[in-house]
Amino acid sequence: MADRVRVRFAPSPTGEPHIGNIRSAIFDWLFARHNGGDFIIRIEDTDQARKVDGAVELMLESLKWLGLDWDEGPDVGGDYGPYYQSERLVHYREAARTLLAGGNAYHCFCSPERLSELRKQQQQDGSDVTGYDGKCSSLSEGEAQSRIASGETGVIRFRMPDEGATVGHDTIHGTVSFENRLTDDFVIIKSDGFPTYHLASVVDDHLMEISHVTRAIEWLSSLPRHLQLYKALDWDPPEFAHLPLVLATDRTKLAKRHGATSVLEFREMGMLPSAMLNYLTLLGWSLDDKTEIFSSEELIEHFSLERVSKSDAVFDIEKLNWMNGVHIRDSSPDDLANALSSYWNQYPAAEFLSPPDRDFALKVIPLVHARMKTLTDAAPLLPFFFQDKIEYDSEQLVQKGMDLDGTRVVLNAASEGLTTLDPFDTDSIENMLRPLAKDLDVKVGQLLGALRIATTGLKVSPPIFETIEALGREQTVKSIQDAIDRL
RNA sequence: GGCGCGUUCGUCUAGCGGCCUAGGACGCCACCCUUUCAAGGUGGAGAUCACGGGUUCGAAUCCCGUACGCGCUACCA
Repeated sequence: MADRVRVRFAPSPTGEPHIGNIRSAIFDWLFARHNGGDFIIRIEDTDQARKVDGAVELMLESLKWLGLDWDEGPDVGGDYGPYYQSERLVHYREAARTLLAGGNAYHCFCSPERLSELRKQQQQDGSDVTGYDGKCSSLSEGEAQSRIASGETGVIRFRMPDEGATVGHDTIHGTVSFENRLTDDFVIIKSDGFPTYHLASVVDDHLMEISHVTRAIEWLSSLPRHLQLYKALDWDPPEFAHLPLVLATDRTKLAKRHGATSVLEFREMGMLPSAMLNYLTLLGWSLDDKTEIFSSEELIEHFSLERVSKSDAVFDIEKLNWMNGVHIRDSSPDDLANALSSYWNQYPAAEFLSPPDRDFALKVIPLVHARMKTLTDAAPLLPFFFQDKIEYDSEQLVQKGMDLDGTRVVLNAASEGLTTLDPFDTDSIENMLRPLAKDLDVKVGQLLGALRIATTGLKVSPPIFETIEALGREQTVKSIQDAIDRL
């Protein structure tokens, strides 16, 4: 087997793509791309009962949004397909036959009732050995076949060694060792003919020539099973890396009740895919003691499994918000305009009559660029662009330390100045207005404050010179005249 | 119960025996900048490195134990 790096992301289609799963996918992808290897998606749908329609599509859409691409998978196919485990049953049966023939597996006809009775008994006894007791272990294959022929159904179990220890290696955790006597003869083929995760993943990882298996930490306890399976099948095991979990603030597993848990929800919240990728990667991985803003190219360049942390991490939306703001500020006006207009198109903002186009986005970016943490933050900063008549209480026009007449004078002067100003851009607006305040003997803040209310209706608005330019001469003067009328 | 994994500021983390009276970041506070708000800049509060024993001239770093958390102990993944 070539030592090409091939990693797989193997979600089971049981619901919405969870942040934790996605983070695993990100690590897989980064590792594959860093090593110039293959990134493969395989759907683990061996549990027919828990299957959810549409889950696969949602999963793929999430990955695509984040900018991950895959070389083989359910939608694109590949040389090692099919990529749905439910379509690979022949391979698992073949492996089971091999195991049966080699005496490494046996048929078991114990009823679920006996099994649960057994469990109960073991619990009562406080025995350290739990799990299946090996009752059917000595059944001969001939006997088993005749029971099957007579209509009995059962499962196939793997014969774990009773003695010694299984020692494995994990890239993140180092050497791990397990006593064999504590692991029971686990089921590899269920009575419905489907394989369990243990068999299916081992068979597929081998057949698909997966070089590195990365998966959540909860699988670490199953490592001895998998290692013994590889051994019995006479296959070389891949390298393993068990990843830490993503937790909620209360240190429990991130769940629906904690708020947003799927990437698509974060897209709706106005997160940039690059920020999401950056943040999720840093949740469990670090380069050094200071670098934390990475582009996806930089992540690929630096990522390594060795630097993944051993302990679970709490998902902190505050830090994500900050990081998203950084990515927004790092975006070019062009890229941001694309992001904003398509965001507004997909998730219409209440402030706008209809989704603004890209030109509008480009025009207002100077006003909002440094003021956003998420894409949702832009629209509330800009409602005045879509109001026929700017909305505000007229007494707000009168700034602190000013009176009605003074305000009128100031507004009139500004209106006149703006009517003839040429060119009508931020610099000349500023160069006209500042001296004007001085001439009128009012504070700059008083003049601009009055103009701010008149043109935007907001006490807190984007910078006023830029705003006036974006609004344009006509609308600005109209709003100021309207303000004078309302005084 | 047994087994496995984990444990550094509230949070994400750096640290792989002396550079640590523990560094960075988010958040928080203050100040500066300033047309409001942001952004930016500067500074501050915040961790007896879970606890207890060792080893060593020297330990956040190595070893042992304890506690706590999580996982496995399914014909779920």
